[in-house]
Amino acid sequence: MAKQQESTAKKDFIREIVAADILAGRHKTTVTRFPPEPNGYLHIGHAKSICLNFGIAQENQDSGARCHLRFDDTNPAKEESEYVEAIKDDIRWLGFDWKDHLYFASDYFDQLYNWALHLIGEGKAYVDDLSAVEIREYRGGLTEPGKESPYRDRSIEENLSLFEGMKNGEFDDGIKVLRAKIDMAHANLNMRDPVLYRILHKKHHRTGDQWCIYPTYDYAHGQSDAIEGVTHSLCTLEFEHHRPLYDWLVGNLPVPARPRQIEFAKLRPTYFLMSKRRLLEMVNEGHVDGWDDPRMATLSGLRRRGYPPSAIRKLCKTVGVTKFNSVTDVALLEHAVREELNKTAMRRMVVIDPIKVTITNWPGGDHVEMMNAVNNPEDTGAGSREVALSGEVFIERTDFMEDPPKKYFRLSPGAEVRLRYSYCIRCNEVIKNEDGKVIELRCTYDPETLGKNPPDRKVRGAIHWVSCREAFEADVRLYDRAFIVEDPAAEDDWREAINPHALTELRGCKMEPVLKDVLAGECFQFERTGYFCVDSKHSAPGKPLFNRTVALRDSWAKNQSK
RNA sequence: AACCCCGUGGUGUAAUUGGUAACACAACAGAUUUUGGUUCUGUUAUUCAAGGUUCGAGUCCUUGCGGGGUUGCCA
Repeated sequence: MAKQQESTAKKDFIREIVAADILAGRHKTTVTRFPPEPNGYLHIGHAKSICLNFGIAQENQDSGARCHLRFDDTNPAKEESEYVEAIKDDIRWLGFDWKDHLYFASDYFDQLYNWALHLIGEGKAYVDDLSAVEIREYRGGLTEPGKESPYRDRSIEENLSLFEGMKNGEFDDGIKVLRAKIDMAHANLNMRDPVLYRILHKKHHRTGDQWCIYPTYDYAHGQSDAIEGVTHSLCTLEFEHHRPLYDWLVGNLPVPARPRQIEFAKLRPTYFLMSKRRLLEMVNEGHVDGWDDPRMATLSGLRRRGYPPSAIRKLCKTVGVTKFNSVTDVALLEHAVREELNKTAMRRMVVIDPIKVTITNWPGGDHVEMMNAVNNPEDTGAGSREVALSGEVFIERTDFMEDPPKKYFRLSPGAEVRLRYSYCIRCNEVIKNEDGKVIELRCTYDPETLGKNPPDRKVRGAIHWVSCREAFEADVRLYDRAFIVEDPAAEDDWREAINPHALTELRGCKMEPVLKDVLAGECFQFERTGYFCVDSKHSAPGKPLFNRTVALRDSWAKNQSK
């Protein structure tokens, strides 16, 4: 059933192309790839590409489809192996598996080099002595054609020997490059004799000092796809102008297959900074607590924040795949997160900012009653638990108002409210300190209201509470969106758009004692407050730190702020 | 005033490929509720513009307008 729905589901334009190719028998099987550069952490934008590439492979596994994980490690100046493992972890966490199809572009350096020789032999590539600035000048502009390099017509033999010299380390960085010989007047700047190889005397994270020339992205990518038998090479819109070059290269080289590049629009959620460079700045300048800070758009940050991978997959499904340069409202993400967590998170009572309530007619100071609390109303299999109630409890400061507005259902002098899963209480007396701050409420409870409503009156509010004596204290971090503007990248300085309230640290919040023994990463709903997850970085056994993933919808607060 | 891509409610996506413009989110209103949560019901609101082809156009054609991308030895 589910499978049928999957297959009859609306296909995006890429899946339509894949389906048509399968129908036409154009390839033996479908092969996609996810090609991260190991120079940083994956972020939510990458999730879209991961879901697309691995998703297509999954959906077509009956016909042998697969998705490769290939690290695009052609620039040793920026890449490090520490990122490789982090990227793998993130992909697995998102729920995808490359099986034994793990590759590196650097695996193909020999083949790529030989193909460069082939291009030179065909008179389709040459060694250029122009400097980087000269190459730029010669390239021309958007409206002017370029000029041919004076080195463009070197003989094949000279090119061959020069290129070998480059490989053998006879030249310093930047002295020479290998260029394709295409057309300096082409309307597409990428076709004006693009650079294929540059000299870089840098240690590579996998090949060490074996090479001092490295292929550019343009030269490496399509050929790597061809080597692996990739049929559909899916990338983002900014590579559109590179497609003619991609096609030129696989068309002019004796590659074993003809992959096809198709571009789609990136995922751009509001209130997030997405570029690797900016993310790096946030970390290096100390605006956040590392790459996995819960305010970051990185997958590791979202994970630490408590966003379930299924919610991220759901978001990717919702936004679809098109060529339209869209902006995705974070509300879509937050909705997906709440939807998932509502179904799965255990409910617990936690008082973030307490006021003490003394129940004056409670029978005896030591008297304790165990209240039965449902673990998750959305999941009957989740069972229930016992929560201790005594004569002294904490309630939320925001659940009491001395002078309440109309339709305030919580506690106020003379008013009655239900302690969730327990009795109704009425507030008789408000005790303040000399500053006028409320420090205690003296209430009476109605013993006839356990599990039933009083027959003669309506008690509309139900508030959460924690028994003072049984309370377990732990710290909580309230996270909010990291920026105050929808598109921080559009600001002159994104730093000025940082949300100063994106993190509120609270100490010693009052919790149900069962919250003492929890596992890193576990998610809960603190009733009436929000979804929280156990921080994986700063928690210790018996001493958890809770991160707020997302607040519960709050139509009362929304109404009040109007 | 170059070239390429893209324009469907506030946001994102769909429309059996030329046949009544729909779904999700958001917003708003109401119902239910021992979470002001969840759930349920309803409301507002859409084909960038102008021409053309056609019995019929979101879909095809032309022009215009708007948005994005492109001048790395980054990917």
